[in-house]
Amino acid sequence: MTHCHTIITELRERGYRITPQREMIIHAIAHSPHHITAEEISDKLQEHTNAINIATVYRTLDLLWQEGFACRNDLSEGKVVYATFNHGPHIHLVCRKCTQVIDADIEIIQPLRENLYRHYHFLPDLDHISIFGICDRCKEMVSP
Amino acid sequence: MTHCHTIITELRERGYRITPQREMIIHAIAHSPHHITAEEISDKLQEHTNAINIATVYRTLDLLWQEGFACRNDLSEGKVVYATFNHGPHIHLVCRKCTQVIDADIEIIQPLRENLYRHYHFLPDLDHISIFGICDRCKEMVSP
DNA sequence: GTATTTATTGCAAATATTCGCAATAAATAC
DNA sequence: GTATTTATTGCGAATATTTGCAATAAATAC
Repeated sequence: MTHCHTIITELRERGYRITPQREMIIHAIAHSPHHITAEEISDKLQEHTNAINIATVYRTLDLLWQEGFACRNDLSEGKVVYATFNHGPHIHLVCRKCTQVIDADIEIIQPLRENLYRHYHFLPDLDHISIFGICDRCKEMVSP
Repeated sequence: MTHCHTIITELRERGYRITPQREMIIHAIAHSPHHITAEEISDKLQEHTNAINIATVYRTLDLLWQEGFACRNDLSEGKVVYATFNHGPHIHLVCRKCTQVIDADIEIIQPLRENLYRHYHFLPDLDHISIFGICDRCKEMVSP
């Protein structure tokens, strides 16, 4: 069973209706090799079929995020990017000076995951989290 | 010396020009008891003086964030909120189902800070970070 | 298969945020 | 103090995202 079908089946079980629009959007995001914007999904679908309204794309991406099937990241590019958890988890370290993105190993954040659950009974979405800050190079330039 | 003046002096030292607009915006955010949106700052300033353009507010907030004087948080309220580091640091645990925000102790994230610096020479902005996830109550409702 | 219920879509309008560019004004040198 | 330089502002337009509402269609019961 493909990743798409897992998501679709699970959504149906949770009481959501599966429309052709949702199927196409899920297919597009699940098969995208990179994080992708709502606009890019809309464009991609326009090639194959009659257009899906951009509001529907936003609403479906929000649904996937709310239900835990997609991550949603602000990488300081002026728009939000989405991805399913198809690809291996990792952390995005985003430099707020040069906007460079460093991918960090997920292991580094596992203790936080456990502690947030232990102390606050909170299940954090840490698998594709973005953390802003200052990278090595920009750090040098900041100090006078 | 007030928090405002520290920021203003430091900005000037870094080569930025201090305009009345910037002073007023810095005053507004530094004296706000809560996180605040660009719109709220704009409204607040409109009461006292002739209006400051909303684009200027956004640009100044971005500057404060870039220079490390303010944090910028998406708390899933449809708009971004800003704050200076006047108030004590803490973590926002934002439930993506019910949008409730739990404030967590900053201590819980200190080891991550050290590890990111040690392994990636990255100085993360963790003092007012938002982490999305599922709260205790919503977790119960998700499982069938 | 048809009828019923109500979640989902498309559309257009509202809101949030960014950007290009000419006019203004802060900092600097004199 | 005035002149010079150029960062910053205001404006209007562009872009990104959300929302209200009537029309459509998925799921369910028959």
